[in-house]
Amino acid sequence: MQQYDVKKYRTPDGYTSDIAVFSILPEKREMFKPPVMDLKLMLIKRSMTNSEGKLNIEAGKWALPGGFVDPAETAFQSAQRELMEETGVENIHLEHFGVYDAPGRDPRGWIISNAHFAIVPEHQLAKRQANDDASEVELFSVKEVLKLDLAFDHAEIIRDAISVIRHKLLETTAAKDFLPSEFTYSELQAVLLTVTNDSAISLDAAFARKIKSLPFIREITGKKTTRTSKKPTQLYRFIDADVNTSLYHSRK
Amino acid sequence: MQQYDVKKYRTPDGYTSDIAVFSILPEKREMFKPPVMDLKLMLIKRSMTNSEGKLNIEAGKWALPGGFVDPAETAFQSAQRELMEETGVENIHLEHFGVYDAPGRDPRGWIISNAHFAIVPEHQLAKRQANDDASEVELFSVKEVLKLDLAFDHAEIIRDAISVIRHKLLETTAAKDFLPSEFTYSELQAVLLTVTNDSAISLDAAFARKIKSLPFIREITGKKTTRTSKKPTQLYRFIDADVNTSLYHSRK
DNA sequence: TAAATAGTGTCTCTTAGACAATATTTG
DNA sequence: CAAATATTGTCTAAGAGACACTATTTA
Repeated sequence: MQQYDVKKYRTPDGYTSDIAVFSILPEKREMFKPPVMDLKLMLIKRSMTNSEGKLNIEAGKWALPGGFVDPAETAFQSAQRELMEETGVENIHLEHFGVYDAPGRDPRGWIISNAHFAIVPEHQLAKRQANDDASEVELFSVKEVLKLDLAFDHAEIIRDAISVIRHKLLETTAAKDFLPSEFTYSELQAVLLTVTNDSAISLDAAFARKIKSLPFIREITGKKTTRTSKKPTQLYRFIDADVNTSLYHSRK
Repeated sequence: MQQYDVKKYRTPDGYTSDIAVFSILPEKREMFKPPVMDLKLMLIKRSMTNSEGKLNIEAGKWALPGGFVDPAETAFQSAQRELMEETGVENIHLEHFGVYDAPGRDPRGWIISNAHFAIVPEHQLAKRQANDDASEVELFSVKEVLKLDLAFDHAEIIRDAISVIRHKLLETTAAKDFLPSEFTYSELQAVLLTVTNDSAISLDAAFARKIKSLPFIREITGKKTTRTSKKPTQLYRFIDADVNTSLYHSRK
């Protein structure tokens, strides 16, 4: 880095952002029933031909949405912009999780991709169906998605993305972003059960009691709903609170 | 991404790796005393002139070690290589923690940097002093390092790196990489006290008891040392064990 | 009133944290 | 023996997990 001369170094052929857009949808939702949820990933199908009518690269395969970064923006801003263009949503939880730069990962040359994940709650997703243009877009269950024929190294990126979101759901308050601002214990439970089946979470009595002691969740005093059961259920909301995640401390 | 034409997109002018090399050194070490540790960051001083004798860019400023990524390697591999070249150490805990690509961050053009941190234990660092070539290399306490005149956007990268390592020390078993393979409770405690002053860690009796119940640390039965006290002290080692870091579970 | 989900009572066991007291060395 | 660090004893309070039981509503 001391002696820099542009000609000395080969430069990349492209700089891109990819986005793993996650949503959690109810597998079924009935009156007076707590939901059963499923974690979904949004993919697009690459068109067969490009704008010049030639066969497109990786045509017909499923891929993460994304695109080239503009020199006037960061990869993160590019991901925000592309997420907006693709799904019409803004102010969404978006996070960088990896760099994909293995030589040969893209047949077009030395192309570096920054991978991000986004959390789009169900109700924001309705908007997408409206904004949806010609390109084929579909939500796949994370249990199925890796069986698809995926473009480039997106199988690897998606595997990493799923692993990251599983951890984030349990180790941070990211579940917040899958839920409405006011939610019941069984709705939070349903979100968490997409990534764990531990008894502390799956046993209703245990979890209903635990939610009251979580430092980052507060009961909305006196406010109840009957959307998950005939008996009115207490509503909760996430609050900003710093959480102690140290391995060497007890949980407070 | 559908319609790709090389001429359509501007490409980056450079792709680099930077490395924040951390070590923890004893502030003082005496016979029969537990150590008092301090977290240090290794920086290099940029030379005044480049290989052609012209004034170097950001000359004379302190900077993270790093350099340009070769098209045949990943940024991570580049960081490994540069860490080896700079410090002579291999098989070190090295981790990617951020992408720095803000427009204008480097006056030479559109240059993207992947930031990594490395943990080099004290005894490996001795090797460095041997391998050390002409370039000026120094270790700075993280308490002081941000007061220096730093090159490029390295102040921002370093701020992030310090925050990341503080979290990693408490939220993962990264403390392992700062310690010899066999260590006493007070040695682990000294490492942790560089980033926290919570009573659960600073109180000797509490911590000496806690270390026995940590699922990722095991007592080395019957093995003791007198390097930290006159009374022989039990030795421990880290073991591979998966740790439950879920916010919704109790610690086991 | 039956059915379904929400929520409480209660028991047992474990653990954290505080701090006092004891143990084991060296010089 | 004094000094210093390591370690155990002991008390208190809180919390987890299990599971039985109660509460509240709709159809």
